[in-house]
Amino acid sequence: MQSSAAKNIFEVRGAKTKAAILDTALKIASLAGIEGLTIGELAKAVGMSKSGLFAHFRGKDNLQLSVLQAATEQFVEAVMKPAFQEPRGEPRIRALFKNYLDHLNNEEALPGGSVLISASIELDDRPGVLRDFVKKAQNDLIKNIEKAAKIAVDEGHFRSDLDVELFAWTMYSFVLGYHHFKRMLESPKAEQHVKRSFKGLLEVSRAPGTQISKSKKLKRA
Amino acid sequence: MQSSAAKNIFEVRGAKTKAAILDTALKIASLAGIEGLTIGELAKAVGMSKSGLFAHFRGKDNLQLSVLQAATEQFVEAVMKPAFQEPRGEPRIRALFKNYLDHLNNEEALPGGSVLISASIELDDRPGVLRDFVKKAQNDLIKNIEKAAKIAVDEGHFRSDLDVELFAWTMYSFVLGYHHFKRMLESPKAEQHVKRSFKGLLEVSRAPGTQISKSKKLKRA
DNA sequence: TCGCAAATAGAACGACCGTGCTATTCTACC
DNA sequence: GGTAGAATAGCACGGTCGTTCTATTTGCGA
Repeated sequence: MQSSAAKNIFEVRGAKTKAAILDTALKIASLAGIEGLTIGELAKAVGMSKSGLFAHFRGKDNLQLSVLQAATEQFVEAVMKPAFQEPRGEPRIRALFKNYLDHLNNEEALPGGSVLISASIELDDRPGVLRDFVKKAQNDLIKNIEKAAKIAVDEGHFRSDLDVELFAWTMYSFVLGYHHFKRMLESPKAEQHVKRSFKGLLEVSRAPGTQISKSKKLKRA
Repeated sequence: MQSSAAKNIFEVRGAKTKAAILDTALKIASLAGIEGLTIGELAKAVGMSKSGLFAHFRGKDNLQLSVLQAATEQFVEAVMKPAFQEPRGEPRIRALFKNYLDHLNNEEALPGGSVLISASIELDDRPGVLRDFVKKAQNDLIKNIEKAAKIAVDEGHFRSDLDVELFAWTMYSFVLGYHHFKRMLESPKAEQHVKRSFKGLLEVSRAPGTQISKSKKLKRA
């Protein structure tokens, strides 16, 4: 047990700097992309030597993979987990959407936009471990949206004949559109557009005669 | 005049190889991204020396800009021009959408997806001439969609209170969603989703009591 | 046919890339 | 306090990047 404890202490020392490295790496990758992230630049940014930093990972592939894992974890913590603690049905869908937007608006954590979105475009023609990871992460996200939509159907909030796959696809397309319009086109109306579109999506998805107000008043009514 | 003709002949010789270079460069950029395009790789692909190829452009920036210009021109020729030869109103909107999808499905010209879409994500945090160009190209596209939607309103096809900006945003988001789902997620349902969503967008945009059938039968009815 | 200018090639440059090897520093335990 | 082992640094390597300079080849017009 003591040796195990000792080992943990060692691990803590390493893991701490490793976490700091990944934190900086996430921001750089957000700006420069996962392929634009270089070891030299990262080392300079965290104040280490290239070789010292390199030793934490067994190669660049591994560094990139770690960054993608960190980005996914960050996303799950900020968007998925809190949403799935909301009440089942439309409230949860709403939370999912709101958290996603807030996450994309978090300029401190993501100064250059979502690492996962840009990575999925950078990697879409480069087979390998990185691509596989991003693909799985995105698929998981979609599946979770579908799951939440299915629950909303079961709860009677959404139409029983709703195509949950189409719902998830549409919702994700709106998120992509927002990300794109905000970041590249710098359109000030991006947020207004995405919110109105999402509201419309909710309306056409609801079961007839059902409406769950934003302030959730109807829940107790 | 003769000297001018002679000059043109010289220009033709250079322009011919330059066009061949850009053709190959477009395909590479489609796969590797506009930042992933390197002069050495491109030179090897077209069978030239690095320096010989380099001489056609005054620097890498200029090469990249030329590639983006070529991509834009390709897009305008394949999507915009033919669509704006269609009848005003909903038929033109439909053509715009169809041409866009066909363009994205053109694996021969775009083996790795749209250069402009991936470039707009690669460049969204790198100020400069390249970013400015892509931003303008994207803005022009959006404005043209808005213009076409406005015409459809004037023609009485679309609701008079339609928010044409929101329409263009939604339509473009669907295109992004399709591109994303098809390329990264390799979802076989991507095309079905985008077509159904677009159909739904048309339905909520139409003037009450109006329907323009896909086969355009109603146009003469 | 010759000459001139455009087009292309060759070689070299400095910079940065990822990576390995070998010290050196640090730190928790005996 | 000494020591083992983890963490970090220093340095050098081969390779590729964009770029420049200097030949060489090419092809049209006089």
